[in-house]
Amino acid sequence: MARYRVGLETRERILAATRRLLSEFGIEGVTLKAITDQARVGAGSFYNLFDSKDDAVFEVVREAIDAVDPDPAGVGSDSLADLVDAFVAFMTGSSPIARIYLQLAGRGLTDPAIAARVLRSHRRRVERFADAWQREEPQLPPEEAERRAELMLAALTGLGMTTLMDPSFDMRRHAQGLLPASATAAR
Amino acid sequence: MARYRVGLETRERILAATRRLLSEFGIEGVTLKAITDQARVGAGSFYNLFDSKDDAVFEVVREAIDAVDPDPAGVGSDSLADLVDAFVAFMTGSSPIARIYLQLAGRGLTDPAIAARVLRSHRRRVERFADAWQREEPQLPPEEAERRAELMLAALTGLGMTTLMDPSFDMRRHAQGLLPASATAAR
DNA sequence: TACATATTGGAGTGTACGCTCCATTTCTGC
DNA sequence: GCAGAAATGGAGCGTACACTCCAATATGTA
Repeated sequence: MARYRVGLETRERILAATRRLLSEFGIEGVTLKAITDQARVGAGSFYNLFDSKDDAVFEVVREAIDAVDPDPAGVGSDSLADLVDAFVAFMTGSSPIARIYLQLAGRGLTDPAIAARVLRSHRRRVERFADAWQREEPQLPPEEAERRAELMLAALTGLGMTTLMDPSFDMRRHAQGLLPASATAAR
Repeated sequence: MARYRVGLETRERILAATRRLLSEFGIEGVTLKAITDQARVGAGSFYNLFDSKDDAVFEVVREAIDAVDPDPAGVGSDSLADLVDAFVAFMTGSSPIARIYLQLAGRGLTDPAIAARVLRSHRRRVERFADAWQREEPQLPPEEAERRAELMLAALTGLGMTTLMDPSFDMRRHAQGLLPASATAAR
């Protein structure tokens, strides 16, 4: 839709505003007026660039889901500790995306379309954690590795929720407790 | 507000409708019209019994938060396995309350008032899990017991989210993996 | 039975929302 | 520099929402 440079810039301003509102006030805090005020743009400009309000929201939401896996193409050379670190950094970092991701998971409880997307990215992540477990303990049966990966991610998600609600919560310390003794010792 | 029998019954019908809508369609699925249609009640009757729509919603929400702890008065004689079982049963049971509880946690990410409530009930639950760990392994330092309790609850919360999004997910089996070998063997 | 008060449904109100329309301005390739 | 297309702001539209108002009716009490 956008063909000229100014249009593309405006598009970015709108997405930035949507990102900010989404993380700070949640899905119901994102109104068209809020977006256009924040982006300093008229409604007409918005609809020149997006088909609907949800169009912009979904774009940000897609970002959020993908961002949990910082290296989707990675063939999987990361260690367990690296993966845990990356997850913790994502949750405790200043990016609004983490908040959006967890809110989204909550929304997935009632919206099947969102649930499907969230689950798909979840599965991918479980795979990567399972691979890392295998590398950590090569004698582990694949099934057991996957079981542990699932538990680890569940715990990280739960810790993430706590840390976003309670800024004084030390997620990194707690997350270290998820690593096997071998990985912890190696740090 | 309700003084006569019929009024109290209507109140219950309204709360049941709110509960159902909340769990099935999420917070944004709860409109006044939806509630009054579902409860087969006019708007006037609703406002005769509740101060606002949110009044009814919060009542249900309070239920949901409390329901995670089935025995709040329990001095803590439950075993770890019992507590895990109770949590799993709560999540996988047919009650809409579990869905509401997790949606609520998601909402807590942007609403400080809700975050405070959720965190408070979370802390209570961590205490109970920590006590159970102490009973399971009496030589455990209290700090370590609390650390493990926190991780366990985080994992249960994460598994709960997955299981609510993916009905084919076997939460019970995964949750068993959280128990120490001693508790598992004793089952 | 008679009275006071609680309960009822639903038409009506004000407001906030997503979105359209369009006259005006800005941009870019030639 | 010009022409044609893109970008812009904001007034205005239709709709859905939470909530009010009130006349009619049901309920409990003495």
